[in-house]
Amino acid sequence: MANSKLNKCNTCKTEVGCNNCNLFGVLNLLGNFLHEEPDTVERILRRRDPIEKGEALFQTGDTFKAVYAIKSGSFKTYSWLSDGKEQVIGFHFPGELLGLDSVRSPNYSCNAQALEQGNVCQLQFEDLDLLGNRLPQFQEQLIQLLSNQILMDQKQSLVLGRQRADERLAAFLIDLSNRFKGRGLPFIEFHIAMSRQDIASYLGLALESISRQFTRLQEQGLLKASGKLVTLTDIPALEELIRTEVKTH
Amino acid sequence: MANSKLNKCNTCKTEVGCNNCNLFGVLNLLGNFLHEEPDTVERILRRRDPIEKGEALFQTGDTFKAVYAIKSGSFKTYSWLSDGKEQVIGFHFPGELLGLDSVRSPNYSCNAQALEQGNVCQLQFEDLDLLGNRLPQFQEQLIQLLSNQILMDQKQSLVLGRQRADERLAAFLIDLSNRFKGRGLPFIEFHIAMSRQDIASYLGLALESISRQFTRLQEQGLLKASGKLVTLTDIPALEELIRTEVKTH
DNA sequence: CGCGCCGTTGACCATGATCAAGGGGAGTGG
DNA sequence: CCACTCCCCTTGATCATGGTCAACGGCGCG
Repeated sequence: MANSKLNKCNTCKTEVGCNNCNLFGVLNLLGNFLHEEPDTVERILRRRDPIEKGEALFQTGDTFKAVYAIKSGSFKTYSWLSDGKEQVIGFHFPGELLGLDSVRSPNYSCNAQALEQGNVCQLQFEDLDLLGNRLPQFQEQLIQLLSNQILMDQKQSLVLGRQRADERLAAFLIDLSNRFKGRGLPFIEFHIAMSRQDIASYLGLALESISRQFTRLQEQGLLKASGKLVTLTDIPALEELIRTEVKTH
Repeated sequence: MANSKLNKCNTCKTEVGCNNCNLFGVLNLLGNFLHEEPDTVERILRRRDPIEKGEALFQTGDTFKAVYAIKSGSFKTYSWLSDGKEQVIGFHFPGELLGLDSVRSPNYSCNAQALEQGNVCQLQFEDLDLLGNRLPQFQEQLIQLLSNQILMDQKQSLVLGRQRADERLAAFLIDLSNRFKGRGLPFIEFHIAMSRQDIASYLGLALESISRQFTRLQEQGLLKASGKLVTLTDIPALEELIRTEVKTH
């Protein structure tokens, strides 16, 4: 129990190194400029003070200034719906980027909020654009990142359009697990910082359904869930559950 | 009736001009090169022979070569699911681009099929990359297009996650109407080339549900649907139906 | 003219939303 | 240190939506 307290926040206590970050390529590029123009690089990329739980990194309508790379902690992005409820767009973990979908918009298109304390690096876009013409490779990387995002969003549409509640939750957990694995974070037993309500919104279900499905998957022996601590005890079975997959052919 | 036969295919008979096309910006850029290097431009952008109904423009796994701009006709993009069914990803109309989501992938990530006879322009990417370094503005436009695509995909996730069947169909039709309107095509009464099954797959519903909802919206006087000819008789009411909208704030 | 595909409609059923009640854990104040 | 409170989660009961199965009609094509 005391142990579980210590273990809390695999995403929060563990910090990913820069070589595990989606900005890595950009950083390499910037590295080339470090000797020539250290001030410019300094202006473009800087580490922010820790973000507290519940704090907003940016909000819908704020003028777009920067993309954030998450060093530690986890975040959710969401919009407000006209009925007053919030719609969760995504969850974001160490090594991943925030605000990418607002690149080339005047304003951020959603809100980004910390689900637990975390650290981020800020990639200032105003100043990056100054380098723009000298950084076609940077644009290239941006294109790569955006294009990955599109494929991920389309995958999410598939989940929302075709899968049943248990399949959605399984897909969600497997997705988390894979992303953690890719960054060298614990991917079998981990703490999820988001509430059931957040998961429900993200998966297009009611929060009660999320709760029930956690129970059911646990009964089937596929996972163990006690509050925010999740253990995937049978990953192959969970993957099997997500039958409606796209054929990569 | 003979009339209706003539009217068939608003998207097929009407051809959008180049200034109504998403490639317009690119074309302008290319224009600058026309005098200096006409051959290069020739290689990059060329018009293809008419695509017949049912014909595939590209298929999952084909090596990515080009993005297509639709001059006339309509297309669907889809993937094959592991259960053997097809999943429609989107519908595409004159002035819009096809294959954008595979930019920077080695292969196309989905299939693109003509829903009726159509014409396309082909933007050869291999050759464009030769201009790449001299065309940061082209990359800039690509970024803009990709970033729009992301916002559209996220909007679609919202539809699939939160809306009921009638709202989904209304959202679908309003979306079509708006896109037609933006290109100067008829947007109140128009022919839809896709089957009910295609719409169902796209909207994450059963085809019977699509049929029922068409009937129901017709009973409510919001539209008239006889087969593939659709008339939106009460657009404000259809828009009202899509209550679950994101607040742009 | 007949076949087949597409769309429509009806009946029934499964999934998940909604409403309602209750439990547990963390933080706060006495 | 304990009790209280609030929030989050769980569980149960009921109901609505939409999926599934089945039959049928119409249009186009061979």
